[in-house]
Amino acid sequence: MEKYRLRFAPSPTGPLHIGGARSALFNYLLAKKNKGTFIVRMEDTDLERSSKASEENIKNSLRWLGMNWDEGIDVGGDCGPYRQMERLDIYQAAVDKLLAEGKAYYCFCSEEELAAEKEAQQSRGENPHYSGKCRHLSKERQEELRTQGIKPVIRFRVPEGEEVVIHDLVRGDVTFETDGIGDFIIVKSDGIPVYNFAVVLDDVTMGITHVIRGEEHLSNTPRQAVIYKALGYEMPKFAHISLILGRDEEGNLTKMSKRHGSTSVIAYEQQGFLPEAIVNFLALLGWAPKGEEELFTLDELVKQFSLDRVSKSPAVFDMEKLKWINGMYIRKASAERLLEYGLPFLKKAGLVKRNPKVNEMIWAMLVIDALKNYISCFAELPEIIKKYQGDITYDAGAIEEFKANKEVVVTVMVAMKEKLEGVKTLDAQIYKDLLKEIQNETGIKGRDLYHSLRLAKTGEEQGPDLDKLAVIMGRDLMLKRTNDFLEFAETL
RNA sequence: GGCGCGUUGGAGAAGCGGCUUAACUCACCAGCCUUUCACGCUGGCAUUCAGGGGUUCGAAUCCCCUACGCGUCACCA
Repeated sequence: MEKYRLRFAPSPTGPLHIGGARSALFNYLLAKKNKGTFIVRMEDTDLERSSKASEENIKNSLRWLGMNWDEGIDVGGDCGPYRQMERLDIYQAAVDKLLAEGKAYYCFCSEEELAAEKEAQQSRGENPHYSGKCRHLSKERQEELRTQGIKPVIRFRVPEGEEVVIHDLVRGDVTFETDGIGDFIIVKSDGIPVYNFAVVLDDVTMGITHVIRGEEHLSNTPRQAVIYKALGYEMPKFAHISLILGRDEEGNLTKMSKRHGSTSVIAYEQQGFLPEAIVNFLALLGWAPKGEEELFTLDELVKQFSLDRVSKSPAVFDMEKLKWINGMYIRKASAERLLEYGLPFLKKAGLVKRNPKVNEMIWAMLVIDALKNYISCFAELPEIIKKYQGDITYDAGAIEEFKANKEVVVTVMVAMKEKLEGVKTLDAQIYKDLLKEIQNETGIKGRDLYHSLRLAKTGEEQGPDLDKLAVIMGRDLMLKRTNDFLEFAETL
């Protein structure tokens, strides 16, 4: 059986974004599913935009998501180095070969010339591509131009009149005409190879068997295919996964970008999303599970994943769904983990001190436990807590209910006032006991008791259990609200 | 403009020629559960698959055309 080798090859020009993370995930899943190798390398040939910080960010995000790689950057392996800028000699050898065989040539055209050429072609209604002007420059002429200080680029000589068929694992056979592709640049004037060329050498020398990447690369594939052919290498299997779209304010769907909200993995981390939720959500972007279950851990995804359930049509980034998934994972998480993820948000909001004492930690734990069913990410925590600690307002619906049930509500609240005045502090157990007493003394129970209390104390129809809320609000605020309500009830 | 890809409900999305009177999930609505609500559970929610033609006994599924959307045509990846 063929040994699967897949890779994720980002360029370190910014933080890992959602689309990249999804590509990484699909490669990871297919590799793991087939007991293969998952490799991470860096495509850092764009000197202008590449940065060490970006590389670190990408690696951190991948690790945070749980996608650890078997080979590549930082971890090493037999096919290193794993940064393109450290592999220049590999590319050089291939360039020399192509040059020697006449499959590539130096081009001295200036930017201005090229732009003029392109414009002329467009005005004639032609498909703009390089004319091949420098294809047959003599050695002498080349030398002459060189001495003039012109630094040439190297172009690949694209064979004419050929058909390139890409056997794409998700899209089927896709055919391109080589005549639609101009002689493209494989080495820039500074001597650094360009992506389309370097990627081929990397995939070949690293023994990559499958390439899963975004659809935006589909039209690049024929370029790479002709290079594979010219060099006499076999192509890996390609799978182009659909774009991720976002909906803008007008409701139009376009490629996911900043205007649709956060696009980087770290932004979601900072908003208090759980890594397993992100992974789960990402997997659902363009891939569909077989059964009705949609919640999967990374390991479960490895078992479930298969390319034939990857969709051709674009995936839409549905924030509501992400929130739902995250909420589900928050509800499942252990108290320790909830505290670990939630505490930083409480600290940032000043709800808990920088170096909390034990009782503050307990408070935080209880608060998070009380609210975990009502949040979709941890960033929502402080807001909700402040809402319960702040001023209360009753909406029209609540007031209607009070009027309809005035006697019951007031009876309950009068009893509550007495009970609260009788205690110094409040916790869930004390609150429950108070409630029990009120129930016994007034004979009011069930919805009449619970619902009117909730409505009077929070102004809400639904929400966390009041005994848990007691911890957030505390005895004094509970009492104040009770008094306020009683005063307010007079006006009804 | 050339080339390439796509188009299924309020939303995401299955479906690959008959088993589809179109799964599943989110949202919404109703009921059950819980001494309240949420969670969970049960049920409801597209006679229809962008539009038009064709192939076939039979099409969301195959072919053609039209429309719309998106991607790509860089000394960026």
